[in-house]
Formats: sequence, C-alpha cells, structure tokens
Amino acid sequence: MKIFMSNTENKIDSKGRVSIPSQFRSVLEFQGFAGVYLFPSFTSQCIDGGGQILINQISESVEKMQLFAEETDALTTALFSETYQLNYDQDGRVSLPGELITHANLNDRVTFAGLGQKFQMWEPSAFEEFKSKARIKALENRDLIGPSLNFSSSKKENE
Amino acid sequence: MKIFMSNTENKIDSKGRVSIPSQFRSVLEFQGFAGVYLFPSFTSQCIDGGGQILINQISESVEKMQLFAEETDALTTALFSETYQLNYDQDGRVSLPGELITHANLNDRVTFAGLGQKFQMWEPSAFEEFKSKARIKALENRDLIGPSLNFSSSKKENE
DNA sequence: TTGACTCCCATAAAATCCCATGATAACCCA
DNA sequence: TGGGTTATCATGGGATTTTATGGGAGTCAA
Repeated sequence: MKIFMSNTENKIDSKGRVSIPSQFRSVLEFQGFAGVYLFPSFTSQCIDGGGQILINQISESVEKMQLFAEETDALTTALFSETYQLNYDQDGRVSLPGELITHANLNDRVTFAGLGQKFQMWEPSAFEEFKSKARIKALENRDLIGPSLNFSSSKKENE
Repeated sequence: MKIFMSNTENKIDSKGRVSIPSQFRSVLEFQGFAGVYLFPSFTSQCIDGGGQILINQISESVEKMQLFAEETDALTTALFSETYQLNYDQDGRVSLPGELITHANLNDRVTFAGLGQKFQMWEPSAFEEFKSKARIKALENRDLIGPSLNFSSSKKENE
C-alpha cells in the first residue's frame, strides 16, 4: 500500500500554481486518478488532501444517510461543498482555489506533509510550529501505537 | 464515481439564465443526460438539484415504501410535481422557473454547492450562513464519519 | 405580436497546455 | 571511486483553450 510520507516545501507561482510533489503524485495515480481532493481542515489552519481512496471512504460513510433530512444536508455540505477536485496538469501542478489559500493563510510557499492515507498543506512557518507540538503529543501517546514500533528503546536517542 | 463537490457563485443574467458550473455539467453528462433536475428543498430555503442517478434513487425509495395508493400519490406528487427537468443549452445555461427563484429567494446571484450525489442552489449570503452552521453540526457528528478524517484528533487539541 | 425560449456569436477572464531552464538526483562507466 | 552524463523535478512564461457572461436574432405558441 502506497501512502503519503515525508514533507517538502514548494512555491506558489504568480499564476497561483503549485507543483504536487512527485512522490505524492505517484501515490495519487496509483489510486487511479491523476488529481487531488483538497478541503479546509476542520481542526487546523491548513488544507487537507487525499486521493480517490480518501474520497471513497467519505462517500461510503454518507451513502446510507437519509436523502431528505436536514442533518444529512448539513453533513454533506460540510464535507463536500468545500472539497475541490483538482486535476493537475502534465507538469503536476494545480491552481489553488482562493478559499483554500485563505483558510491556510498561504502566501508564496506551501509545505506538503504526508500523513499516511492523506496529506496536509501548510504555510511553512505554521507547519514548523505544528510539527514541534505534534512531536510532543506523539511521545505522550506512543503507547497508543502497536508493539511493532519500539519507541521505548529509542527514548534515549532523543538525548 | 463522480460526485458533486465544491461551490461556485454564478450570475443570473437579465434573461433569467444561469450557467451550470462546468464541473457539475461533467458529472451530469457522465450520468447520461445533459440537463438537471431541480426542485424546492423540503427543509431549507434553497433549490435541490441532481442528475439521473438522484431521480432514480428517489423513485426507488418511494417504491420500497409500499404505501397505500393515496399515500404514494401524495408523496410522489409532493416530490415530482414541483420537480423541473431542465436541459441546458450549448453554453451550459438554464433558465430558472419563477417558483424556484421565489422559493430560494434569489436575486441576481446564486451559489451552487456540491453535496455528493446532489447539489443545492442558494442565495449566496444564505448559503454562507447555512455553511457555517453545517460545519458546527458536522463537528458534533464527526463520529458518524469514518476514521479517515482527522475529526477525532481534534479532541486532543483542547489542552 | 408579444413574450418566453433557444440558437448563435462576441468577449474577457481564468484555466490549461506546451516548451524552456536550472537545479538536483540518479546513473554509468572507466 | 570519481567524474561525467542522463533523467527527473520544480518553476517560469508564452500560447491556446475553456468558461462564464452579455447580447442580437430566430422560433414557437398563445
């Protein structure tokens, strides 16, 4: 299973285009669609992104809901109305909708961060800040992760 | 599976015409019919819309109800008598029936919002209001959605 | 014949295609 | 192992296409 990992900082050019990192593209295309799905994160000032698998998971979870219920409308509005399907061009670039740029407070650079089945796009300095906090949380919650990871023995390596 | 997503604000011109967003058109045509089905929303002051798949879903769910004849008639009347099948022209535009314009309280602009298998048409400022409420409801109901979304991680951010 | 609707064309803005460049990484071969 | 060649990638920018929108002209029915 291919997943999104590592992080890279790319430029947003004068036309508003960004290159999707080539490693991410290979994950996306492996999922069967040469494009990305992007939406404002519910919890952070960043953009959440993923491929066909992520969208399928979301679609399936709402498929069985009632057709004409206000709750359904509210949920699907939150999920889909701010989600953008962007095919990238042959150079692997997309142009970001203004709504997403605003939400993530982007200027001319953006950091792509792989999170496994999805990824995030951050204003670079905001990402650095988030990352250092995430590291602390990860250490606190390391017992939530399966035994295959040997965090306890590596504790000392953090000097 | 192609679905309706993202949102765009389009103009209603002096002849009462509106462009169906091109991404929506590609979903509709993928369903085999170059037109839209529109009807007043049951629960909100907006227009519900969709393609052939949505209409099929509605028909099927009515059939499964096995109601008495009078009840079925009442339901199908309510559902279908106010439903308009509008073919768009070669520029992708339809002219909205007055009844729908009245129901959604439209002036010269309308926001198209994708909700997955259907979409909605709103007076732009009314949509903004609905969307912000929808976001809050979605956060409250985040457990309904699969683990793929980072809804759950937000719990920890209360610290 | 008037109004509603459609067809057709024009236009400006936005999105996309296409090609060029420099930087970096991967490769190859002596 | 080192040095040179090749491939890949991110990025810039011109050219082309698509899209939303305005408006003229034709069609049809009441």
